[in-house]
Amino acid sequence: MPRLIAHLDMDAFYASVELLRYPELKGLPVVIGGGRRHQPVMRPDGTREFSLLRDYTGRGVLTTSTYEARKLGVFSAMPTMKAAKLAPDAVLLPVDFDEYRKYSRLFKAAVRRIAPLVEDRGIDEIYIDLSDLPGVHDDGGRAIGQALKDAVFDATGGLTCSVGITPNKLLSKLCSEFDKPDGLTLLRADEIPARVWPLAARKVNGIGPKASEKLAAHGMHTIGDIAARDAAYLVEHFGKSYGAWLHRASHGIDDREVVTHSEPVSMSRETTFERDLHAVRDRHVLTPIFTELCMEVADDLSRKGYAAKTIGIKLRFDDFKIVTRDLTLPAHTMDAKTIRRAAGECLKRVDLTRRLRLLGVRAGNLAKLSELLNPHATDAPVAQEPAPAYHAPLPLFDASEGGSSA
DNA sequence: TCTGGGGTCCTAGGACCC
DNA sequence: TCTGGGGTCCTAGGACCC
Repeated sequence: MPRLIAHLDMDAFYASVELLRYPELKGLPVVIGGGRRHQPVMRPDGTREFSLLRDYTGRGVLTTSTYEARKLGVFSAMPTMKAAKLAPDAVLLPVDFDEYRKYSRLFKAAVRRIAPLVEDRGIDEIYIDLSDLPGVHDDGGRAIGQALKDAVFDATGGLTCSVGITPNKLLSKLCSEFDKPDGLTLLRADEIPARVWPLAARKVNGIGPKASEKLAAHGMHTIGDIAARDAAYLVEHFGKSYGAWLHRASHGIDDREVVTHSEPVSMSRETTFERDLHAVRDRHVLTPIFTELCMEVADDLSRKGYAAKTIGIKLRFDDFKIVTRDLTLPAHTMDAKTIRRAAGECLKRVDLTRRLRLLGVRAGNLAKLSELLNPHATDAPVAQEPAPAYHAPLPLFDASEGGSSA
C-alpha cells in the first residue's frame, strides 16, 4: 500500500481571519500589511472606518490579499506602495499575528483530532500522514480529506482550506494548489505524466527563482522537461545533491517522512528602518535599536526555554547587500547583556561605510534549558562552567551596554 | 514601486585534532 | 621531507520557504 499524505493549506489565511471579525468587508478587495495606524476606528454610529491602501506610506510589503484584491493584481510579498498604485481603494488592515496564531492553533487542533500525525509547516499549513487511518485507502483518502476540511471550517467559525492528498509530501504540496480556494485534490502516482509534468518547474517546492532561471537557460521550463533529462545530465549541471534531487522530484519521488516534532535551530529579530541609517551619524538612533533587538532575542529564548551558544548579526545595506557575522561563545547563554556584547563584537568586523537598511540579531546553536541543567541523557549538551566574563573592549556604533538608558 | 520578518538547510574553506 | 586522509567545529554566504 502506498502512503497517503495530505497537505493542508489555509486559503488567504490572514485576510480570511480578518474577515471573520470584519464581516462587512466580505466581497471587497482587502490586503494585510499595514501598521498600527491602519487600525480600523469605530464611528459614532457604530460602523467602522477602514484605512485604504492609498493612505499607506512606508517600506513594507503585503503579507496577504483577498481573492478580490488578487483580481486587481496585488499579491503577497508585493511592496505595499506598489500595491497602492494598482488598487488604491482596497482596504488596508494591520497585521495581527496573535490573532492568526490563535486560529492556527484552532485549525491544527481540529485536524489532530481526526489524524494525529501532523507536521507543522508554519502558521497556515501542515502535512498529515493519513496512511494508517481506518478505511483511508478505500477511496484514496477523499472522505477523510473532506472530513478534515469540514473540521477546520467548524473549528474556526468558517475558514476554508485547500487539501492535496497523494503518496508523498512533494506531490501533495503541489496538489493542494490545484483547486484553490476550498479545494480537495487527489492524485495517484500513475497520473504524474498527465497532471504534474505540464506544470512550470517553479511550482515545485524547492525550485525557487534562481533554480528556475537556470533550468530555463538549459531549456527546461516544465516539470516534464526536467523529467525528460538523464539524472547524469542534471547532476553535471546542478551538482551532485541538487541535481539528483531534481531528477527524483520531477518523477514525483519523495520519501520524506511527516515529522511530528522538531526543535528550533535559531531565533532571531530584525528590523528595517524607516530610512537608511549611517553607522556613525545615526548611531544615537541605531544603538538603542541594536540593544532592543538583543533584548528581544534574550526574551524569546527565555520565554521558550532555550539558550544559545552562537550569536550573530545581520545587516542589509542601502544597496540591498546582506552581510552576516557570528560568534560562538564558550558557553550557552540567554542573557541580554552577554548577547549584546557578542553582537557588538560581531559588528566590529563589518565595514560600515554604506548606509544600513536593516539590522538583525540571531541566536543559534540552541540547547533546551532543561537539558543544559540536567545533562543526564543521551547526547544532550553538557552543562558548562558559567560563561567566562566576556569582555568586549570597545563599543561599536557605541555603548557596549547598549541602550540609551544604560 | 524598490523590495518585511522569521525561519531551515546547504556549501565551502580553514582550523584543529587524530 | 613534503605527504597523507578523516572528522568536527566555526564562519560566511546564499537559496528557499511561509
